[in-house]
Amino acid sequence: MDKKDRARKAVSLLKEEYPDSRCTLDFKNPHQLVVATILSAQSTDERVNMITPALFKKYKSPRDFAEADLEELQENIKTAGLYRNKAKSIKNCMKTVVEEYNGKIPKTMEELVKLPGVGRKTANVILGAAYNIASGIAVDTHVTRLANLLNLTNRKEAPKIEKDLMELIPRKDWIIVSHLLIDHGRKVCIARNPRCHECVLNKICPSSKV
DNA sequence: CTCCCGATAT
DNA sequence: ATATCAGGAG
Repeated sequence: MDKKDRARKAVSLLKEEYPDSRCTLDFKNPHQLVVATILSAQSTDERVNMITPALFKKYKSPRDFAEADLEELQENIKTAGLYRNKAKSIKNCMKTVVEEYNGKIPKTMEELVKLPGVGRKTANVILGAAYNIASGIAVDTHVTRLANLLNLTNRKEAPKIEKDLMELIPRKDWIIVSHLLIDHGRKVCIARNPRCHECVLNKICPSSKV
């Protein structure tokens, strides 16, 4: 089985396993998703979702975040980790959104990655989850790990992995594939202890220990 | 490449 | 004790 067959088979099997796979960050509008996604760096969605209800009650608009007191914002997001960088990113990002985009989150990759604290991964999440636009594939730690284990790529750099996956997977699956790999990375193909015996991909995975 | 960083599971 | 968690900037 070549890489393209393996990639498409994996997507097919994971769709059966996780029929409701989707973004697990809680948000009600695009700017909330931007904030939640910035917060999710090197943290879990579960932890971010514990913070955001109070955060979004306190800061209701992009302007509220743009005008936030930095130290106060830091305290409000502390438990997500990397809190000084994230507070600065959120404030500067929303400042740019207010000043350059009239408070609306842009809908193109080119514009999104210019926002402070927003890289390709975050931009892909926003485009996919908020606007249903498949501009690329969101590559996070789980996607990096599983794509390598499945030998869909042999690169460690996120942009290279994204390019490799985009060549193997049809565009209609670009948004869902990240969610599928992340769900599977959390529940079965766990970083520290992969449960190959329980894995629906163990027949096609070159790294399977079964 | 390093740094940023608290919470959780092992 | 240590690895890991929907990364991005310098």
